[in-house]
Amino acid sequence: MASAKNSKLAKSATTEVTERKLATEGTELVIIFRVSPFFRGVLRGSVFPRGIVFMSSQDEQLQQRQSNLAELGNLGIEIYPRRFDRRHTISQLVDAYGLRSHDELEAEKIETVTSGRILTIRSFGKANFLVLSDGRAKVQVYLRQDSLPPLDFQIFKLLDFGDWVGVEGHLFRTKTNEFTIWASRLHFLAKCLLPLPEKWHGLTDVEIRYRQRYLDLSVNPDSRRVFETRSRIVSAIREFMTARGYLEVETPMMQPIAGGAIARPFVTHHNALDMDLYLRVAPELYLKRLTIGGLEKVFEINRNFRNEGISTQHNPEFTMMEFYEAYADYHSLMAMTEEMIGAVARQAIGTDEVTFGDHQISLKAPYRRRSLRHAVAEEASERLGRQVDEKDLRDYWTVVKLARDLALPNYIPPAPGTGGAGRITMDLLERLCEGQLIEPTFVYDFPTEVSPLSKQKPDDPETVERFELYIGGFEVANAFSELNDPAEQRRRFEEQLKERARGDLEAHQMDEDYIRWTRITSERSSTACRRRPARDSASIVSSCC
RNA sequence: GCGCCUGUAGCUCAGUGGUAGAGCAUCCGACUUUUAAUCGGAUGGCCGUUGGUUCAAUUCCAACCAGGCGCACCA
Repeated sequence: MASAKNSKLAKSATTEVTERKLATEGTELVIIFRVSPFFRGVLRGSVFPRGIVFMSSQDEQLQQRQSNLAELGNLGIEIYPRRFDRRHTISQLVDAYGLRSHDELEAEKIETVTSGRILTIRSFGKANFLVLSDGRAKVQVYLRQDSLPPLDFQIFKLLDFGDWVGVEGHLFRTKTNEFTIWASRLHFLAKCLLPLPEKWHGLTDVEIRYRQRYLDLSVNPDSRRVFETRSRIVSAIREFMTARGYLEVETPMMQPIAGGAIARPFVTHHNALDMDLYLRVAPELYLKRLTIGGLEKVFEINRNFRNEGISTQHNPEFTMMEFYEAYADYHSLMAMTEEMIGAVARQAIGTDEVTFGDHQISLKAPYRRRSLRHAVAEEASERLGRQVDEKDLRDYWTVVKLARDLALPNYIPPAPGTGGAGRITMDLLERLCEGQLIEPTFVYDFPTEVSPLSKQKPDDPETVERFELYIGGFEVANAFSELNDPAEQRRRFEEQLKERARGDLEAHQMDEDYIRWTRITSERSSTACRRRPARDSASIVSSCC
């Protein structure tokens, strides 16, 4: 509350201050200043002590709602009630009785006690309608002055859009056939002090929807469905893995070396140890250590952090599932992955036929399989109208020429010495093919150059046993047979170090500990597969969280 | 990092070289079955910030700030 002293200061500071008095409850007086530009600048510069009340229109709405709350208190009711026992949720009411006819409801006179947030108030003096929502379903409430205790009707008159209330009454249908609760009691549960987004346009600003989830959840039922679907997907993946003997583990998120993926990390600092640590870009190397130690099948569902671009497709902190299995190779992984995705879809949304954008996609196994070089050569041949051979993709200068012929917008191939044929082939996959891989497709056999932790094919050292799964034009999984030759692993890390030295901040760092463990286990074999439930699976069925 | 776009009432948006308008929201009044209820009245704006041109700028120009989109990076 503004003190008299502050008022004086304000007046002497500007000639344009106008005052308006707004009586609130009791004896308090709020002074609202409508201020000149100069005065506002003074406010910002904190010349005045705190306590000056500057009111915008939104503040006035807050004031109004606070005043209504105070009035409710004056009625002698508890304005922050502790408990409300419902007989039904609104969803339960709608599910159980929402299709009953007018006559059925009249005959049954079903009594209910329920609660929800007020979405609309339509007032006709002595007859009034509320629409309440529990976030999933809505129901209309009919409040007649002569059907309610006088106190409850007074409560009604102090309600605002967004408040939470409890209602007792029986179910019926109005003249216009709307499923409605005829209220015999109205209970105040909680005040909404700030106005919710307006009802007609609703909350459509994507920016606000993501930054203020509570608002989105309050007014957009689809927002809740995304959360529910995501939760079911994660549960289904967990059940699928556990049922097959995989052990769920959690490995370090703060790592001295951010390894396991080609990505730029976030840096943080541990005070007691006085050392910088990286937020992990992948759990890979730690999961692999567990496999090496003898846990033959492990998985982890958790966050990873990548210090890169942000968009609807890229979240700096995203969830992914990663699993490792001894004695298996990447062919076993393809079979398991296609089985898992179909099973998870059936369990989470009840079908493995999904609509994604303009496409109908079947998630039922088996999925299409294409080697990477085959996929690129095929697409390039089609675009250029001439035969491109897979072996053209193994020579730097040939593939550079190919990339130039394709005239890809904004694409500059890496200069000699900063990336070879393998790197460019990967780029071509992403730019030529990725968006067209709508039907679930395994793209397999990757260039060794871009896969520092994968095992080479027995007859082809330029190629590793690795695949990526694409669905709906997005990469949803990446997997490979693990490299377990310590000498070769050291050579690969050294290659990565050279790339770092050339300025590639994403190239892998040397991880001596990892090599040491590889030595211990050089007679074993393991396999990694990754997929990302948070973004990709959710995006198959709806959108991301 | 580069390019494009936007900034006017709480929200969604009109508009003009002579300091502003609508609908919704809010407040007051009427109304005992409404569906964005309706009707009558009222409140609410440094027209993003700073500077320039001008007798006069919310409007024209410039810079800046904030936000968005696209590209690049990336999953």
